[in-house]
Amino acid sequence: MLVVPRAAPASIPSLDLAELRRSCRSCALHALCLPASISSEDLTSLDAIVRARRPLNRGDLLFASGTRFQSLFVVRSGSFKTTLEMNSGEQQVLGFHLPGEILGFDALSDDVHRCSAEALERASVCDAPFAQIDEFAANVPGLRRQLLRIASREVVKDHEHLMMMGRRQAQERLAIFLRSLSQRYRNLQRAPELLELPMSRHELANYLGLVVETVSRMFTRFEELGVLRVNRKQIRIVNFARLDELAGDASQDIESEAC
Amino acid sequence: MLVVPRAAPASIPSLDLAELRRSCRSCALHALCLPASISSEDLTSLDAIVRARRPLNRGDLLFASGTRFQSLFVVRSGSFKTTLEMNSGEQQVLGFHLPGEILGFDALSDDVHRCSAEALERASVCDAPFAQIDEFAANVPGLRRQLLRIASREVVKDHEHLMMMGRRQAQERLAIFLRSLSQRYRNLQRAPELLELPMSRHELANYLGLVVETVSRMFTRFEELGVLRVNRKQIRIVNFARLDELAGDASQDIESEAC
DNA sequence: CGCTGAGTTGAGTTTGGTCAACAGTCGTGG
DNA sequence: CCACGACTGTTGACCAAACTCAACTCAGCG
Repeated sequence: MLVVPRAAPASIPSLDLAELRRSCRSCALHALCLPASISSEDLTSLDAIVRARRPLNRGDLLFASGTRFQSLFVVRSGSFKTTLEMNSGEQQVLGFHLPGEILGFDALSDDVHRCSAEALERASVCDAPFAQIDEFAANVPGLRRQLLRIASREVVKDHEHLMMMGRRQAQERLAIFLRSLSQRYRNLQRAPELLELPMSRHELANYLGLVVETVSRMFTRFEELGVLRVNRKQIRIVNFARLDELAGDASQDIESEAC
Repeated sequence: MLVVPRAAPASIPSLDLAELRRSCRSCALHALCLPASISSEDLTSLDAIVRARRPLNRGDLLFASGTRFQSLFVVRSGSFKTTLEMNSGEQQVLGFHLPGEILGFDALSDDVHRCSAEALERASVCDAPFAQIDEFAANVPGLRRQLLRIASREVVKDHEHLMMMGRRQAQERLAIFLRSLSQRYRNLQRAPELLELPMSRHELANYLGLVVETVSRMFTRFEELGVLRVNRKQIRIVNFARLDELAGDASQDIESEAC
């Protein structure tokens, strides 16, 4: 299985056009993305459809809630948050998205984006125009199945988020989140004990269904308990076993891949 | 648009085989289900694939978490809950499902059911073997698109659940739930002010991320406020405007279709 | 008719929210 | 380069919403 060969730096200093234009075939995220179950010839055709995009800066919107859906996006580098905005103006953070993850599936229901996606740091994506993907899917059973597989994974991921939000204590929530993020780092071949949180405390608190002060206190407590070393957004997990205990048995049999 | 012609009774007194065998074409839920965007000829072929199932009794499992995925199920009558079980034994209620809704999409990610579905009352479903659906989808663009549409709707529905779980007060949560359920009744051509809750207080509390006592107190409070008339599982909404206020502005532009 | 389980109500406790002060970091511009 | 201001994050004191525990009511059922 092909994955990113080394830890991606937190910020991409120079992402040149040649880098942007490399094909799906050579993309290091290859195995994590859409083409996962597609034959070699088909992959070449898919290459023609999927285009790299100019990088986004921190705070840039990849798409906004309410806008017309046209493409699915694959995160290539950096990270994103997806949020739901309510009439009152408050927003709910739905997830944080790392390289290899696909954004936009919620819009397939009626061709309108139902949430917004915002870059948390300098980031780049691949753009997969859905009309062409769909057309292509007619002839490629593997792609058809893969699209549903990814949509379904989205559902599974949300179910895990719901489980975390349902009657869990603050410290369990944070522990579950950190454990899950660590696992995703592992999947990306990044050091699982060294987390570089791309989101603010406020965004994290919102995702966890807590206020920022509570999250802050939990980080302090975890440090006192000898579970973490915390330096602003750099988190080092020093005791995985203890972190698992703090997360409770609030897990399913299989580790989550996304958050 | 064809939908159920009259309010379905809470319990089905006699569901004979003839009833069970009626085709998708004549199914009153027609417009709500899989075939929604499929041509007349194709619908006939789909009929050959989808089969009605023997009815389930309260407490019966339609499918269990961890078992092999084979079919999608369409609720014909009655209702279901889906739940996630964690290692500790506690469970999280993910949703309640009324006629016309499709169950099993979370299993498309790896062909294993990731949650369990249990009948809340006497209920019946249609069974759509996925292998055949998928094969069929190769030739019918409408079905292919529709499958993704439904999977996506599942995601949107979960996002609404997450929004409700994130930092909302107990009374807001219950109000949001009741309003959404009322809307779903309306979609089914049932009286939107007269709710027959098929779930126990315990199950409802779990879904809302609360304890049963809190839910009970909220029902009492809503009754005192003149918003509801509560008689065990019969709920009558007597003041929709006030219910909307209690739900806060915690809603999106479009009403939820599922829960 | 009593048993069981579901639901309600009350009293007391606790977790996490609110409000406020403070510290540290970053970016801007003199 | 440093000074300033804005912003993010941390900490403390206090408060309240929801949880826990317990008693009690009611409906359904053998």
